[in-house]
Amino acid sequence: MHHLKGPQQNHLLAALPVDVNERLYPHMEFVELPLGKVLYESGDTLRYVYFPTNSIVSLLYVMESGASAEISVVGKEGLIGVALFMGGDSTTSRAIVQSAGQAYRLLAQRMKDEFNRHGVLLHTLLRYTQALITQMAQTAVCNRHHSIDQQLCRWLLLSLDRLEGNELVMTQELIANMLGVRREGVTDAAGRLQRLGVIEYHRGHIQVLNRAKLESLSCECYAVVRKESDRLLPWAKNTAKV
Amino acid sequence: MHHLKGPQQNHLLAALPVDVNERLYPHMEFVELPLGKVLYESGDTLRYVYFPTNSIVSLLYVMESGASAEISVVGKEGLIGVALFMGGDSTTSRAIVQSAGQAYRLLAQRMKDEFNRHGVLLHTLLRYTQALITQMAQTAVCNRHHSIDQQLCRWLLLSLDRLEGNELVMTQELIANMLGVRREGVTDAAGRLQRLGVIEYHRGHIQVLNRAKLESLSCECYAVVRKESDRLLPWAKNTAKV
DNA sequence: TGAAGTATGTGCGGTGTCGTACAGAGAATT
DNA sequence: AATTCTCTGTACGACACCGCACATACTTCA
Repeated sequence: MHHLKGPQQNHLLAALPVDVNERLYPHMEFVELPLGKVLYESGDTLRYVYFPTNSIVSLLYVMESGASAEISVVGKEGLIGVALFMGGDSTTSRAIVQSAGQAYRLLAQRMKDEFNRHGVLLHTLLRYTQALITQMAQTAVCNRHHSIDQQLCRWLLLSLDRLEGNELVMTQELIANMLGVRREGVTDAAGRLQRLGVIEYHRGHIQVLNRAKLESLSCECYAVVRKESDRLLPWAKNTAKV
Repeated sequence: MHHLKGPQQNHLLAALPVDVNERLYPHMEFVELPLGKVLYESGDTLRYVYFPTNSIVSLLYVMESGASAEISVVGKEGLIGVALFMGGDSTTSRAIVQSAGQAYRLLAQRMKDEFNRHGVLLHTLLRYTQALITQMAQTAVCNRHHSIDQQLCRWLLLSLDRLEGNELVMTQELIANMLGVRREGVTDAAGRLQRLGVIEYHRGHIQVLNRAKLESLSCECYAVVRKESDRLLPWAKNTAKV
């Protein structure tokens, strides 16, 4: 009974046509998810994808300090383990049961088999998408926990990785819009970085003089995003500059 | 010359095999991206996917108040317009050029053609992934701009949408971990909601008494996520309760 | 019944960011 | 050369949230 009607309680599974259902359902396993259970840890290779029915799972990022921030919530509308079909096999977040209940799960390999017939373009784009998702998640974490000074460092580094030289053409006003803070806050932070000899700026032009120092002043968020991008997009390793 | 070597400056395109290149490159268009140019607005149907070479594009969410927060940055490692192959055709964010430069673009329909041979499972999962991405992006925005009170409302609503009744089994300590704030902050906020008659709680059990009021006290983030989920996952419309 | 553990309430000083206002200095325009 | 505009620097009170300490009340279990 579970194997026919049960999985349909998950809206995602219910939306699939019968032929897909017939391929997948025989391999689905019914599981109880107790409160607090960790489905996967940051960095773990995913062993299953989970389709919740009446349970809720949180995706959260745990910082080096131990502080954490929820990135998103998943219930019967979705699944846990997008990294699997994205092609990354793991994420930088932890999945933890927020509300006890039931779910169905599918072995990782089964899921991957469904995708492996598809083309290279698909897989390439999906891997990139996962890198993008990591960046978004880390932005959320950073907004919650880090100072403007740290966020400015992160932001400068992310931009630098995408440019040729060491100069950014960007006013403090615009940076403030990006970070979602006051322009004056950026002025303060940038002033401090300049006094430390890390950057030098003048009316919309920012030169990075000491990239190593900039990295050390940044929060962990830059390194997390960078490392994950290098992992997921090995063909695009942005060589560090200076 | 541009049509053969140029696009390869984008790492994503460079990573694709020759047969895909041969299909795509003839349709690629070289474009200049001046600083501040808006590639698409929130809600716009995407007309192109952009592959930056030496330009940088920011994805940012603009709030009703006009305040904004950058969700992520895209350069030559990626592309602008993941919503297109995700199946959503539009996003809740704006894409704006952060650093002037060049890019190659491809008509939306060309991109979709590449994917339309693939199965329903794929499309379903990708649409869900886009909904998840929206939630992450909104979490980032919310962390930047809204009070604990507002965030608690958003969080309660997101959880409620995934449960049957009106009761949440959840301590304030755990909610604090999810939101990335102090437990005392949640106690204060929850106390205020209780005094307003919106919720009632007792040692790990939270009853929502007035959902409409809860929605009005929440920031726009809940509605944005909810609306976008309904749009992307029409099969999963979580009927509002109470 | 008593003790230990868990969940919530409250107070207080510290600090990071905000909102606002205004000043100065370089660039662009006339 | 004078004016206007843009970008950056500085100051100050307000406030939200933090870290910490401790009190209270309910629950569990010996």
